[in-house]
Amino acid sequence: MSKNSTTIPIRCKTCNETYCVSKISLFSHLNQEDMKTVINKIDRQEYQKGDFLFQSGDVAERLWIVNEGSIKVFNYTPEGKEQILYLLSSGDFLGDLNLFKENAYPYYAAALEPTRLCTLSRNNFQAILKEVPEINEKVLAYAYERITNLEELVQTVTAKNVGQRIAKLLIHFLEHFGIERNGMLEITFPVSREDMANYLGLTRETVSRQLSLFQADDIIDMKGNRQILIKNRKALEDYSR
Amino acid sequence: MSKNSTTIPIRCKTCNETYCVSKISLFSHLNQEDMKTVINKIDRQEYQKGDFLFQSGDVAERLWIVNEGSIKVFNYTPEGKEQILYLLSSGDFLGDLNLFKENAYPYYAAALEPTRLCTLSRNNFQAILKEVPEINEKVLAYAYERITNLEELVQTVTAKNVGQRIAKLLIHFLEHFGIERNGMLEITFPVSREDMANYLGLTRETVSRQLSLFQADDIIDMKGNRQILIKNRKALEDYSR
DNA sequence: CGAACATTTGACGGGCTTCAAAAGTCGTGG
DNA sequence: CCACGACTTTTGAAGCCCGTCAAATGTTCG
Repeated sequence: MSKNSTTIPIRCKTCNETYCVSKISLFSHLNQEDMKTVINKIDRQEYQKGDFLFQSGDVAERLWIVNEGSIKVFNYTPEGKEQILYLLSSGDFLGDLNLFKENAYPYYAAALEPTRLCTLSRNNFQAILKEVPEINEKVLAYAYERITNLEELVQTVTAKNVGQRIAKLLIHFLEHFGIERNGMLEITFPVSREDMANYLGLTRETVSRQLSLFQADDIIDMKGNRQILIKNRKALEDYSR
Repeated sequence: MSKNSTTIPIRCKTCNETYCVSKISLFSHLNQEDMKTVINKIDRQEYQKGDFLFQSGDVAERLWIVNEGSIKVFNYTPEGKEQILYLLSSGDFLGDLNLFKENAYPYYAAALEPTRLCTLSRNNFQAILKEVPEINEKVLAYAYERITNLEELVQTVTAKNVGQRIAKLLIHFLEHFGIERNGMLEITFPVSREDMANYLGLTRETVSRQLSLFQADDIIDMKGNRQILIKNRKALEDYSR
């Protein structure tokens, strides 16, 4: 849930193609020596779309680092609908705070697409914490960021109109998962209409209708089911206020 | 936002009647010596109902400890309605995480009733942190608790029915501010219908109507405007699911 | 006790959900 | 690479729940 700014080119033995550890801010300031220590303790896991990383009630035993792909963290409402709390993509991590206590996850986590994760066991994470106590500060900074995100989410889901809520969500996606391509902003996040609805406490149909309105107003352009181009960011921002 | 479990009888010079420092978990494990150090650095402030502690955009400069009374932390929606994020009462504190960064508050805080606060300046808080580094762990534990609360809030405000949302809120109040009196559970929190509505993203009228329904069903009993007896907790819990 | 304020209750309208069906998209296997 | 089936999205129509406006009632506190 937190991104790194400086990327250090160290190769990880278990996930050869990419450098999971250097991707996340938690470990970004480590020196070569410490980085290697961490890398040697990492396990690799791979999930297909829909696979669960863990379920609500499972004992928290690992730090999860998203290397490639994306993850949703959610709970079920009494009606059986998902309420998504976090959406994670490459470089985000999960489960760190749960390792400071002996406790169970209060939610589910599942892959949104084929996803590669690097994980650290509780013991290994704590061993690293002991060796490199500065990581504690990073954990706190990350907790602060997560609180800020949740505070924003509360204000998004209580927004009055659907237009407002969805505009806020699109801007959030833009800030976290947006890239520029051909002079256009594109959301590079494989999120379905239903995922959006489950994040905002709405239904697919309502999200679909509102996106159609945005498209009719030339504010966005939908390419297939999982790609959205932002054609008029300012109009979106006006909507969100 | 976090309560203390062990109360140490040390008298604070600035807020004579009560022992603000020993009330909060942040400082609860301090020895007599350290406790005195903290107490000597505390300032006292008093607010009337409606007074602002700070506004959104103000630079965060203090740790706020609620000694007596209660506080709401909120933002304004585009329509000018309050969206409440936190409700604090005696022993809760506020502003600690903001002192780890140089930043501005992203929300407003105001007193819900006549309220006494003990405060620590940024410098004094950091001086204490340096002297008693174990407090860092407490800050992290508190951050974790705050995250959990916000995650719950998201799931409460996205609940489908008003009945569900209000039942969840009442149970939350019961857990945080409830006492038993004459064999009945009583919410000892001076929260108005409008405050409840602003916490749940609803209107006063809707809250009022739902509470009347609960009263008709003998689930609660309203005594005046600011007191609620819970007559049938189980029924409330059934509603909330 | 009285004035200011908060809550309750009613009536109505609008926006979101629900249910249903059609259209579109995606991925797999041939 | 195409075809097919499964799945997702779109669109429509109807209904209900909550918000809004308004007025009456209740509560609080100087």
